[in-house]
Amino acid sequence: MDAIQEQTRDRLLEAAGEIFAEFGYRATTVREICQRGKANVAAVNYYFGDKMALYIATVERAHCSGPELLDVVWPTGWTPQQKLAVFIRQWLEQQLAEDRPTWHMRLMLREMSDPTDACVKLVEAYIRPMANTLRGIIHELVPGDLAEQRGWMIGFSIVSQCLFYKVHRPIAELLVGREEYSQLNLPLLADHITRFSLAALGQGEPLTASTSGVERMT
Amino acid sequence: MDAIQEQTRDRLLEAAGEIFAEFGYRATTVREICQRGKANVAAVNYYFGDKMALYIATVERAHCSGPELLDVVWPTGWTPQQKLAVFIRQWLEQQLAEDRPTWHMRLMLREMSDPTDACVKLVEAYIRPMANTLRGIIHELVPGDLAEQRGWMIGFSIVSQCLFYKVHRPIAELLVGREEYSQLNLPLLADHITRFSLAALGQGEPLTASTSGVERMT
DNA sequence: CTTGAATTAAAACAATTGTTTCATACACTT
DNA sequence: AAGTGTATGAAACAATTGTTTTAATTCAAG
Repeated sequence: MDAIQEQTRDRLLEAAGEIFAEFGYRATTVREICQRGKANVAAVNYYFGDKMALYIATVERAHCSGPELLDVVWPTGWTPQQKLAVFIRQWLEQQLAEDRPTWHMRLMLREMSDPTDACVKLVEAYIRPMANTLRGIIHELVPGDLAEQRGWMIGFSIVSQCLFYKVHRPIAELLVGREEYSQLNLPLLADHITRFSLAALGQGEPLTASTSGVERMT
Repeated sequence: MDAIQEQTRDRLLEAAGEIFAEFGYRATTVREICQRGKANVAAVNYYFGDKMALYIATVERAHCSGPELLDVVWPTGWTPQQKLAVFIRQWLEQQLAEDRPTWHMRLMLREMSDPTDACVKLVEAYIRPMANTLRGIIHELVPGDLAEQRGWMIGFSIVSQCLFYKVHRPIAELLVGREEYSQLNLPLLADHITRFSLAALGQGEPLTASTSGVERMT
């Protein structure tokens, strides 16, 4: 039956995703994947051909179960400020989710800083839609000519802040100290990044206005 | 003489730095290092013991020839706005320098997102001083209580923007398009990040004030 | 029950890895 | 010039890598 063949194929795919996301392509062995996937060493080549094909399949699977930021249709009446707040918060939630299949985002981030052959596909299917969503928000936030001139840089300024807490988490934790870093929870980070970015664009009070905006957001 | 033994040792160290920085620890082979360093395969173990010791030595060498942002003594009379502008620009310059031994920064960044045993040393000797410099600037820019509460996050918001253009350059280039991305040169980026961050902190005009600040800076 | 294709398992494959061994070449001291 | 200790070179080491081969097993259809 298909139920059984698909079973080990899926187990392999899931195991590969976790390990690839954690150690990267070259640092993971097919033996380790097969061990976690409870399959024989030959299973990888049987189902996928070779290791790289398995990796590509893993990346594709990762952005198939993609996030909700891809093609957002915003409720009518929302201000761009609200949209940006939701965008940032959802990005962070997906990035910092501890419990769920967290390896999707990890694998994507790894591909983003150390691209392989799967990179181009990933950009078109996953990243560009998200970029378009963000660019739409930015177009609402700032005058048209500025958005044309600096739209990309403004977008990068926003997402880079989000990416930081996942990509450079080890260093940030070492720098701040473990217990103090643990206080930088998701709502606090989302609030900070949102207000920092809005203030930079002249929308919203600058950070010096010491409203402890966390409670305001949640 | 020492001149000769030190010679191949240094050649090895330099070659290792370049390759480690480009491909990471596990993905680089000692044979490749020795080939570029024009030494025998046994040279690595002869001079350093094993591969990991060579890697550690490489990281230490990287942050020995560290940047000028470590312990800055600012000229008297400088405003914190000026200091931040210089800080950001120097960071970007060191990051995006094409010609010079660019692998120092690359190796550091790699260690920052994929830490190995050398990570702790790197943070204390290299990153923490830079963080302190930035935190000093932030303390001048914003009120004391806010700097205490959100000092780390503000700092992360600033450096994350700088890091982005190095760490995620491949994706950014794919997203923007090669020719358009090439227009994002160093002065433009430095200007944008500086004004974005200053505006976020209520110091300086927000980005919507469409002064094409590039010429103003250079 | 038999047949036959699909899946799994075990073993071996060649290639590459980090590391070690040992012989040679070299430089410097006596 | 002989001897000594260091640096280099070529070869081989054992271990691990991705991949292939071949046999055993499974399981539904005839």
